[in-house]
Amino acid sequence: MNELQNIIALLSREIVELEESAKEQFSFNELTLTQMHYLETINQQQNPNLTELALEMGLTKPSVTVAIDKLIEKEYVYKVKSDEDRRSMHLHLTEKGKLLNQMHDYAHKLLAERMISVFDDDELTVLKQLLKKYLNRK
Amino acid sequence: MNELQNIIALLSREIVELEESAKEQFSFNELTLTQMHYLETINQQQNPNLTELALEMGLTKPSVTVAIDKLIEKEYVYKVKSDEDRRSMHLHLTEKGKLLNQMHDYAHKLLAERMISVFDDDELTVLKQLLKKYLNRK
DNA sequence: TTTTTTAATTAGAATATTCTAATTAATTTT
DNA sequence: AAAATTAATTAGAATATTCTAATTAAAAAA
Repeated sequence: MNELQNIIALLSREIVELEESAKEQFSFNELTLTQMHYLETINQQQNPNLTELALEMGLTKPSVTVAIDKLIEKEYVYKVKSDEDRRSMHLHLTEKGKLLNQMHDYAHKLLAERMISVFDDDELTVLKQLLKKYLNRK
Repeated sequence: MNELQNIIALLSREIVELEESAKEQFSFNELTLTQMHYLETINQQQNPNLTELALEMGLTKPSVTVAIDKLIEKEYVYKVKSDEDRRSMHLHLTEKGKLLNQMHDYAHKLLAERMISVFDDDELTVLKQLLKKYLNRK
């Protein structure tokens, strides 16, 4: 197999494991995998309305309404009626819901610390340069 | 924020996106998120028995029995009675189930190709060296 | 301004996911 | 060998997840 691809596979696995252990650190155990998926999508979409969320997740609007009601009940999400269109409800994460981002940050911080402990300053500089070049491509 | 941590966050997001688009390429749409999670865990655990899978996933054995029965029905998984302990059933992915790995491979291959298109040979060599050093630490 | 469309919700049903309690069958301990 | 333990399953119930169809309310089109 392509060596680079193999390296990526190992790194990818490590990231997934760190994310999973971060999930345990934070109190997201009370949520199902599906509910986590709703939170992740709301987070990525930046306050979508219900129709946008349903479209993005490939589900019907009634399904999303019901699922969101549960997340509102659990205080991870709240709705805000749009001013431009009073029919539309925008979805926001509560402070509790925003812990999702702190959870991700924690996983990334752990990986960063591991790298810092493995590399010397020059190596870190080179690694950062290369990865930045990659991320800023196009 | 720590620059390295930020780079990791962006890279992590890219990997997640590539994995998600790979999932669409392969025919894993007929599975729920939860069912995918079962397959992923069986894959990681390398043919666990039912008790091991239940323990790893933090679920009860009856729950896992029922869930696995559905995945067997859909032909993603099969059971093999252990020779050492005839009570124990080891779980294996079928060929169809193993597409899961090809799906991951596909995502990793896409990322590798993107990197190859961004970096020249020297940069690739350095990047691979650094990441290998990281992965072989400890 | 009446009609049509659109965003969200409610109602009700089907399937999925999980649990506890009880059962079956094989292994281990006494 | 009998008793206790263990792996898996079955039965039955509770909750979660999703759908279609119908409803409400607001916006857009005629």
